[in-house]
Amino acid sequence: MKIYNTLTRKKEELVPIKQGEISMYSCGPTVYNFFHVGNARPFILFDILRRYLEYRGFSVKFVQNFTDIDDKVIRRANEEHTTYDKIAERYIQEYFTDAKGLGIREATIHPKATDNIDAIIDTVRTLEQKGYAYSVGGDVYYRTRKFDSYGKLSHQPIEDLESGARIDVNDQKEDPLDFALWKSAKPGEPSWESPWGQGRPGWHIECSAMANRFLGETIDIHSGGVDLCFPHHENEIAQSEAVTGKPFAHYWMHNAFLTIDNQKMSKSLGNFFMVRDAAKIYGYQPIRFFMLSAHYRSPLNYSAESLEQSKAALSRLHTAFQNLEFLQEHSQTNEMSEKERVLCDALPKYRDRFCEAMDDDLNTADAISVIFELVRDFNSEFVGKTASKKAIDSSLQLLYELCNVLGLSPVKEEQSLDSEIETLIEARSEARKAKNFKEADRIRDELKSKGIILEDTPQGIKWSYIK
RNA sequence: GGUGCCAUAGCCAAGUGGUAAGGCAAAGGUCUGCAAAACCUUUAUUCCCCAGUUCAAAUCUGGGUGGCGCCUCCA
Repeated sequence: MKIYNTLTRKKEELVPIKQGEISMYSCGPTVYNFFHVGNARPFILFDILRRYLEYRGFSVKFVQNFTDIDDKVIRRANEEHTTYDKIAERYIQEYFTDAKGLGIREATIHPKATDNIDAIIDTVRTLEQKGYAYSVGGDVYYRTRKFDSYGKLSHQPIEDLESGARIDVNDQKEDPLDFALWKSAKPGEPSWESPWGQGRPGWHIECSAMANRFLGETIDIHSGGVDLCFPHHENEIAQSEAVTGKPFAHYWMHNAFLTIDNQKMSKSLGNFFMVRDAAKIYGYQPIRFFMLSAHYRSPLNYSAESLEQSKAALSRLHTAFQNLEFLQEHSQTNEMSEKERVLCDALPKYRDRFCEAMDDDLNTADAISVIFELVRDFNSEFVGKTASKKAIDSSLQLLYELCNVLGLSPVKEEQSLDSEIETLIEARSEARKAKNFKEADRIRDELKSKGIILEDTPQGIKWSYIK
């Protein structure tokens, strides 16, 4: 499998540190609010990377942190007259609610910064001992210029960064590029004891400390949105590599932004939609599908039209599942026809093409096209015809398999009918038999008003909920 | 100023040297009592523009034009 590595700016063959195993670290949310659709992009993407790697037989250890202490969390707590940990706990739960809806599996470990203060302090202390950090009045800063390869990820010469750096007049930093590792506590702020007095960790250090604690000194893949490339990931590299003297991560993956009106969706611009709210309009699954419809390194524009298109496309997929499942139930024969045999023999080719797409730096858009070709070919072979159980079984199996890699649910809703509805369906069948189509149509309309769609198929009456 | 990305049909979007995937939308047809779903057909002689390399370019090179991002909290 090849993935694009920001570090080298090339697509590279993925070679794990330990054969058959992959360690992944992804920067998770700062938990002071619901997450928005743009935030969802990396969560969904790296969930798919993880699913695909597992599908290909790797054992994946995936760590995604929660930043549960920082200015925004504290500010939110103050606004609501509560404590930072209550805010964090609430939005961690809300994260899981939305993530579950979007089909994002829980990471192997979801560490919180505040549960790892000891590791963070150890890391800062090591940096200080090695001369990479210095403390000033309870704050500790990273001495950026001491790290020779600073800028290697974002490919910025340090001089250019320097000229762009914000210069704070009252700054106690030795250099504008230096960044905070540890912040002394201001009155009323939550704080932890440290060699430098009461304080709390800076943002960048938590990822270095936790990645090291849970995944070791060098990890396979580190990921996040492109905006984290600089300075966050650059700083992580500086911290981690200064401590261990070893490469921090072999592969760096960055997803492009979600845009809205072709502008970056961001909290600071205020042009964002919460996943929670978007899901109320379109549902969770179409949001996931939408994310997969473009390559992760291309900007993707969020619009009502695009979401509706995704919803419609997904609905085609779901209908295919429903139709096949219905046929599977009603199949009378196990004997494959010649055409079915040809189709079934060709199934591995679809799988190969799917994998080929995914192997090429997670080309989900191409992978989806393989799924839709399958859908078309299955529909054309089976729907409305007499199909053998065996052929449908293997077809459905492949469709489940591929959709599962992408985390697309076949939406097997819990479907059960109450007796009133059953009676109505029965009554309509009677009316049809008697050629009383007026009454049959009336009942069909009545059922429709109750959210049930009836379809007359060669195998009998098929019903489903209105999507 | 430094640095990177993008431009493919009405819309979304793959394809990065060998003759334009897939989805949405639209039109016609098949099936159906009528529907629904499904299937078939049609919808880019052409990939922002101009020049060049090549037997061959949407794909490579050079030059334009337009849009976006990072260099500052941000996925």
